[in-house]
Amino acid sequence: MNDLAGKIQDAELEVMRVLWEKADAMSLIDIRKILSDRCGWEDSTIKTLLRRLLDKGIVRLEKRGVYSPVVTRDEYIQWSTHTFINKIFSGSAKNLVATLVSNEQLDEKDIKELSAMFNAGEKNE
Amino acid sequence: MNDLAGKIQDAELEVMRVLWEKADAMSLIDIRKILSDRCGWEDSTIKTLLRRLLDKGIVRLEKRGVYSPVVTRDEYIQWSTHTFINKIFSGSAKNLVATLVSNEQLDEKDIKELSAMFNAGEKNE
DNA sequence: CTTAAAAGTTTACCAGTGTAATCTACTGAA
DNA sequence: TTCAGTAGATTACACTGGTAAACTTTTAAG
Repeated sequence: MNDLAGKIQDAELEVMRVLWEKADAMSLIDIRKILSDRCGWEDSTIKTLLRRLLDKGIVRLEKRGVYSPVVTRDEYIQWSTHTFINKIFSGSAKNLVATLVSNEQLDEKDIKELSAMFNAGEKNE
Repeated sequence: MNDLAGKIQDAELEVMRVLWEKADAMSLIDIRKILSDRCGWEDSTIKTLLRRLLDKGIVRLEKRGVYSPVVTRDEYIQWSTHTFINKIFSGSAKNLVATLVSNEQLDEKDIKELSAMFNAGEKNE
């Protein structure tokens, strides 16, 4: 799924979040329950969104009334991060992080923890 | 410009890139030259995009035929980074960076350099 | 077997976007 | 003063996305 089969739209993403929260396949009933509550959407809206996700191959119909994600949350995160960095930082993840640091979107505590990660990673060099 | 006055669209962003590349205000002539070359757009397309940017308050008409950005590149980068992190990482910049590290979107060299930044920042704690 | 409820399908409608043609208004040069 | 060439404004048109109604098919319960 290189272009994520045409991108997950904002409203569709809301549906995916629900599916991703559950490890298993989910019934329309449960999906509806959560989404009508969380987003105030009508039944038909939810069905439309699921249909679009099916069409894009992002979701699969396990059996009548039961859906499960084809694209995993991790895949999506990775893809969207990649896309974002390309668009805004010309593909340089480093520049992104440097920007975060100078804009203080990472606090002292974050930096400590990340430093630890970095140093851990550095050992196999 | 909290919501960046209704968001800069992809095609519009291409126009902004041109304006941002130059410190000064730019003439339509120069904008057109670059964009028709870079994107293969017709004259009218470029004028439409500039109009939309004007309407959104993202660009200003300095005088007849001369445009300059109202939103700076840095503002845009900051805003879009913020928006992205909210959408995908529930607002946690740290999680973003952690993901970059585990997905190896940062290489050893990047990490070294960033570590240095981090350590430099850590002194005033 | 019949039927109501749930699921799936078709159609709709508006705003926004990518892309552009055309028409109108200025303005500087002759 | 007039006119050609820019610049700006209006209109267009197809496609997508957010939101949903209405219609059709399937299925489980009685």
